[in-house]
Amino acid sequence: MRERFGLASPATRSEPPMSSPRITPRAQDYSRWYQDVIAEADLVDASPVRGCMVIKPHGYAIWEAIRDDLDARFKATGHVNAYFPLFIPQSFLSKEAEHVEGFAKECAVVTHHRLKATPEGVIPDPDARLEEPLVVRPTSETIIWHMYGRWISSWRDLPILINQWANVVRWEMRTRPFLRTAEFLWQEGHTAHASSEEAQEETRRMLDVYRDFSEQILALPVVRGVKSASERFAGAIDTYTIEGMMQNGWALQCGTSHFLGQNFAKAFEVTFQNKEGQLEHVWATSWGVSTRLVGAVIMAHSDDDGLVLPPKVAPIQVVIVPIYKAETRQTVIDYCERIAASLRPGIRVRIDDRENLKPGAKYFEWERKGVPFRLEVGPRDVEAGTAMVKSRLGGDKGSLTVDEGLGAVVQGMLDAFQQALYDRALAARTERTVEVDSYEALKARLESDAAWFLVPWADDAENEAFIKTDCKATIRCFPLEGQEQAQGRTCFYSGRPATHMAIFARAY
RNA sequence: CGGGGUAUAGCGCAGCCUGGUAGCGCGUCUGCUUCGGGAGCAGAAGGCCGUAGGUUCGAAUCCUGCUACCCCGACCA
Repeated sequence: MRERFGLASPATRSEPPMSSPRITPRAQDYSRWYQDVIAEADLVDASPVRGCMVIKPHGYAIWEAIRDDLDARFKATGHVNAYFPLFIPQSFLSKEAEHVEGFAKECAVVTHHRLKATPEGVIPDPDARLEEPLVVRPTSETIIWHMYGRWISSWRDLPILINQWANVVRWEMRTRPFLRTAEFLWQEGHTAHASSEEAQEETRRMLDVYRDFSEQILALPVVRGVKSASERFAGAIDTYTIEGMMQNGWALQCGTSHFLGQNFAKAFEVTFQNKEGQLEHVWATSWGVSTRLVGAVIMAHSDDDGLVLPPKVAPIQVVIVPIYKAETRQTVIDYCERIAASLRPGIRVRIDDRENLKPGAKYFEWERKGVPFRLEVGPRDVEAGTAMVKSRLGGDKGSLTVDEGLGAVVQGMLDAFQQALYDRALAARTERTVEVDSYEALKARLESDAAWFLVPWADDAENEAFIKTDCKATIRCFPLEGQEQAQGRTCFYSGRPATHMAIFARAY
């Protein structure tokens, strides 16, 4: 029986490939590869509740690295953290028409506040039904704008630049670890402004924060763009996105930033008195990234031997594996401790001194877990003042001199590793981003090999919907850069004058 | 919600057709020997065979109901 998420150990599957008997090769079955990589790296475990996942320490540490870096970026751009409640009065969800439409189908609802013991086990106590049911937040716009209504009365109260780190629940039909789960962790920024211009500026600013973060920290090149009407956030005027390409050529929405106009201010009657003394509705933005980013990192960089992590989010950047016999053990371990001490605190290093595993087994384990560099240290190294080093990206083992310069050398290697991942991902994306001049050409290419299609497009929701049904490709975005190329061209699908340059792709 | 499948040890599976003491691999535990690329030997622990009923002297095995999960389709950060 395959467990939820298919995370059962694949160790004893038939037809073991040569490289790693535990991980299905990408070329054979990409989706299974993804699940195998996660299982072998020990990132998550199945939950007894369908569609939820337990994030284990090695997986959670990746999220913590993401969170800590982003949090610093939010603070640096003037934002502060706050926390709003998990439960939202049911009536709040119905205040903004499009918002209701977008989320109603996937909300978990709390109806009772007490259990009652019966012979068959506990049941919700019929006498403890809530006056008004509570919705478990699928996102927090409604409760936040309810509160902002109480906090805002004057232009002097603006802007409000609040972010919150929280969990949200969306009762999805189909789930995949990290990429789509019923409950996930994220941050949601919610800002309130005195003018449309200022709010739009904020929307774009945070999109750029995400772009820079993604490229610098996740080593993942992304395209910034605007969503088409059908892919827009429910309740937004404009939804901006950063889209990343995964190794199978599919797109993954990695972050979104919404210009909400005055929609929520009107729904929750949030007004302020401007400098001229007139009453005006407040302008809003919201923006978020989630634990999906962990999935993005996994899919973008890992290989058939398991997880590959950018050093900046790797829970362990360097693992030291001591090699010894009984009589040399203490000497070798002491030497390893000295090396580790010289790398800390700038570098996240761990000594694997478990005695029940041979060095080779440790090598394979840390490779599966995505540690960028491994140092192998045996008696000969102690003698020579050296350490063998092996990169997770492959290549021969090298020898490092253990002296006061070691920290700088290793840091340089980590930086180069980070850059190499980015370069590799960018090259792959460039190679698989193609321009086609007809819908037939798009379909033909999709059947052989997924890619991103940059095409001139005459905006039309019906045509967009047909294409989605017909070949599963959707408009990922209208890229911010290069829109002028649409001028004077005709739509690749309808032949009408193009209104946008669009990127079509299959997406998660 | 429609179609197809599965349910036996922590995990992966065999046993079921042809009813008769529940097995294998991995993992786990103990001990000894190992240790520069996935260790070897010896011993051990661990299962109401998803659940409720039926047939039978006897059910993991045959029959019926239920439940859960997986895959394929309709929704989505």
